[in-house]
Amino acid sequence: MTTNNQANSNNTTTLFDKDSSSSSSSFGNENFIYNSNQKLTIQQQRISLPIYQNRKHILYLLEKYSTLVIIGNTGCGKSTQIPQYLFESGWADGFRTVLCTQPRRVAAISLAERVAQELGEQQVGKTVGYSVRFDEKISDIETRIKYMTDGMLIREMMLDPLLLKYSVIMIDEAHERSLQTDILMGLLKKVQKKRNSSGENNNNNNDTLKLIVSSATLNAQDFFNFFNYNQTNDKSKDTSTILSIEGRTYPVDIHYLEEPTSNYIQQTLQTIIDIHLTQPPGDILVFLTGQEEIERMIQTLDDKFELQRQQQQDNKNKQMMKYLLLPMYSGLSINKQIKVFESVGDSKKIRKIIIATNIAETSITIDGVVYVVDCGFVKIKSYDSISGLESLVIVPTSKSSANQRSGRAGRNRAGKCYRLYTESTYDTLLPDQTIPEIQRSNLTTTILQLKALGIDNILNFDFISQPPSGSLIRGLEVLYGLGALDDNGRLTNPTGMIMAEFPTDPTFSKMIVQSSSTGFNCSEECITITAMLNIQGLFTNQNHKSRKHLLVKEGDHITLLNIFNSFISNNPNSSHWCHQHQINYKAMQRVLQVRKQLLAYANKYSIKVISCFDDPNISPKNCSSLVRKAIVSGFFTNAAQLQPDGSYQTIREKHKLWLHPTSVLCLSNSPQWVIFNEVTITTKEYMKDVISIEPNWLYEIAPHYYKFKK
DNA sequence: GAGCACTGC
Repeated sequence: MTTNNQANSNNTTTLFDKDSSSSSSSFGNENFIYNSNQKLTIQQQRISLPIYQNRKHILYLLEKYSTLVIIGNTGCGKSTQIPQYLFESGWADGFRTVLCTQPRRVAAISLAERVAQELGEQQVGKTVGYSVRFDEKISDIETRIKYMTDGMLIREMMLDPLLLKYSVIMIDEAHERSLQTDILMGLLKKVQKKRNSSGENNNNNNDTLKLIVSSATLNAQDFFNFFNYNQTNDKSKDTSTILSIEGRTYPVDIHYLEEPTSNYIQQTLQTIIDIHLTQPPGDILVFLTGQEEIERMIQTLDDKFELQRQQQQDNKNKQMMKYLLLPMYSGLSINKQIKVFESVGDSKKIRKIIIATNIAETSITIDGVVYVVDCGFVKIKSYDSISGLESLVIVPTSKSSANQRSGRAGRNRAGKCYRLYTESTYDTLLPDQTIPEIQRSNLTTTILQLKALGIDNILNFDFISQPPSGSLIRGLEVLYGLGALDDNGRLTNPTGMIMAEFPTDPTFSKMIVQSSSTGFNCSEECITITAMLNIQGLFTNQNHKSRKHLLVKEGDHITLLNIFNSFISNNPNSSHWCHQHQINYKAMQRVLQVRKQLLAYANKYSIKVISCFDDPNISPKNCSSLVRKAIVSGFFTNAAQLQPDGSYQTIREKHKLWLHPTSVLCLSNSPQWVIFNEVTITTKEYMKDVISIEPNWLYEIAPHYYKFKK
């Protein structure tokens, strides 16, 4: 292995680190957070942060420039301190508010809690507040510093397009380039141009909007360019600038392979064993791409180490250090996730080996890690606008991602990172950045939101990274098919406008809107089905044996409806029934929450909530047909016909698909015609959540989409 | 008979 030394991005203080505090909040356990400064007062801690040296400079640059791009490492304190500096220096005077956006809910909540504490307030929701889905702690009069998810701010713009109550908006974690953050940057650029030009005209500085964009080193220039409106070569007319904040860092030694490997799993296995047998104490964090890889790796390691231990049993001088193998991925139950944060006693005697997905790259931070093993690959979403299908693919990581991973070594002391590829691969083959999400996503929802915000010409919108035109065109076509856009591409009233505000994909919102009308009469059922399909991890066992009496032959949607109704009639406050039927009780609680929100939206837009099952004049069989017809009205693009070989073919694109083995439709004869909720591509292309339909429903309900076939 | 990176409203 070759070695070079690279300064890493960490510092001694984790108390102010957003990532650490977010994990404390999400797991409700403060004890596992390491705080080397806990003897200092809050003021002393604030002053000891690296960013404090830049306080005056930040405030000066924000007076001079409209947009400030800040490069700051994890833990430098930017997310907690900058909003406070702005507050202290008058940016929140005169009923104005300083806003900081986050890509994730837990981060927004825990940052607000931390800053409220730093301001000496007993609770969040006074001077400092937050707003995320399902939860808001804001005082309309008192709140001056606000944390919010990107998605919530986009939503707020539908009510207040110029966001006049905000004087400064800090877009945090912009380097992650999430779909919502990218859209937000495009929208805020528009708002800033509008507010700042009218500010000049009226000579009223209170109307101007200042932006702070938090970035990693590698893409700061992109953000600078995007927000620099200076058309001349005169640098003094720039409207944006970049400031880099030095963090206190520990060095991380980067080790590369000398020869490329053809099997990164095997290489990962060997590297972990080598570290454990030859390196001094310190936890190991390993990055792999998915659940299955992780579970298999843990099994194999356990077997190998056990073998090693038996061989060494007789030799008292050569005994292997103890170890604890821990998986970490989002599908894991919270109880199992917590284990990676728990103390194992003396870290010199027992080594934690954590095998994780990308969740450990951004969403959670584990202290005590000294060694990082980076397999060099990542599983990401990919979108094919021709078939309209999203899938997950394994691709090489980017430089930016590799640096983030290595930065996870030695948060508390110097560390080592083992990259399982060669240095020349890093230099010449890895892209600087992961492709922004907006360029590999289905954009139907995004387009609908932009239309609702008055962006008529989507193709000309100022995206920081232009999405593929195929994705935009496909999205527009689907929205037209759903009746959300008219012949001129304008939002329809009221259908399109309601759909844009519903917190679901347009396919679901269309189904709900349609289901309340005469001839369907099943909006209650459709809202329940939407809530059930929007929650992950519903079943603790994919095998339906324990739920046999709840299955419905028309398909998965109706089965889900049946499960929900049985859950309600068997005391929704007791987990016993769920346990008995191998249903995740916590997931059902989330279903109730989503369902409640959907019912509130239905109420807001005067969508009648009616149930066909409550109507004595409609038989249960006809009821099932009504619900399935309502589903067709939202999901008609996802229609497929049975083929002689047992596969299915989508009707327009002729795409070959298979019934997923977990579908209840696999338990009986395959129906001729089906509608599916989604496709997952693994060993084959599978349809998940599928119902049987009558083909004439397609012509009846979506004639504009299927007219050519008749 | 297969097996779900991570978020968000």
